[in-house]
Amino acid sequence: MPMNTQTSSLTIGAVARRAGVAIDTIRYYEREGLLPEPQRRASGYRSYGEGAVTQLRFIRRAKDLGFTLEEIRELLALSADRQRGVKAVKRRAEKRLAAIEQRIAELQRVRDGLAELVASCPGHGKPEECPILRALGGDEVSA
Amino acid sequence: MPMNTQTSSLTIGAVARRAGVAIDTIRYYEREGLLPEPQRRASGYRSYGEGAVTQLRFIRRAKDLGFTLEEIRELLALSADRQRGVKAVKRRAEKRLAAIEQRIAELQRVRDGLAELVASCPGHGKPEECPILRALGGDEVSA
DNA sequence: CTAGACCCTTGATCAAAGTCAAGAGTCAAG
DNA sequence: CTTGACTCTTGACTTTGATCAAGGGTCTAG
Repeated sequence: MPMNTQTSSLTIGAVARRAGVAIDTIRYYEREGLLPEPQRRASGYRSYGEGAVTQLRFIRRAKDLGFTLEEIRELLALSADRQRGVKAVKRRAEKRLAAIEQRIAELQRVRDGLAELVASCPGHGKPEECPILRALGGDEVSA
Repeated sequence: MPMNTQTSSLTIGAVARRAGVAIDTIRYYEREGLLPEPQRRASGYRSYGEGAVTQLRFIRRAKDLGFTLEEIRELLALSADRQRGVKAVKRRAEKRLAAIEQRIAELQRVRDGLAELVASCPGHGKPEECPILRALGGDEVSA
């Protein structure tokens, strides 16, 4: 039972709505190489499959997490490695994974620091004794 | 034993070197309200204490973690709440903490997804069977 | 007291990541 | 077969987060 590789066929507007991004953004990503050039109809209209929606959602999520488009390009480049074999893909994915894990670790350190401050602050008393304020160096920043 | 509130007295250049940022960046942050206006010498030169270095390092770290300057301003605004009492500071810190935790959770989801892909990829075989490539929708992105 | 290293302000410029506008063609519902 | 919604390209504009340049004071080691 062969699957249909030829999924629906969406206009750029439909893709934009589904993925929750602006039409202009899609064309921008295409120019920047984050999205592959889609097929065109005879009229010149871009014609997308469902995969484009998926990929756009992925980009959006990654962006919200603070990845730059350049970093996202790296993530997506995984599939560009296909020519060089599955092994290359896996190696690259592992590298990206390590980078993400490091980022999580750093964020956790920030969180732990803040959490400790919150925990140790009584929530009342003189500002001079509030550990949160002390930690931010709010007092003697300039001198 | 009273501590000296009046710490050293650094020029903008010294602060920049210590914090690992450019001089222009410091002035920029000052304009944008991320750093308090420092004292001035008679000559007009800015004069900073050690706290400024700390705060700049904090900003730099936060920025590396993907926080925007606006978000960092929020973090720093904690100390602006001092007038409104320690309780307000704590409340705000708790809010920030929650936001950071959510971000970590999202990053973890990304990581888990990627980790699972890496784990399930045999590292050889046909590209069509590589789960990493499949997940990126590399095939039928456009159609 | 002067050269070289610093600092000042103002205003221009830059790169990233879009966003908008103009002018023209396309599509689909009535 | 027309009208309104959609799409095309090209190119200008915007915001954020800086960075640079010009023209001019300041500081300090020799």
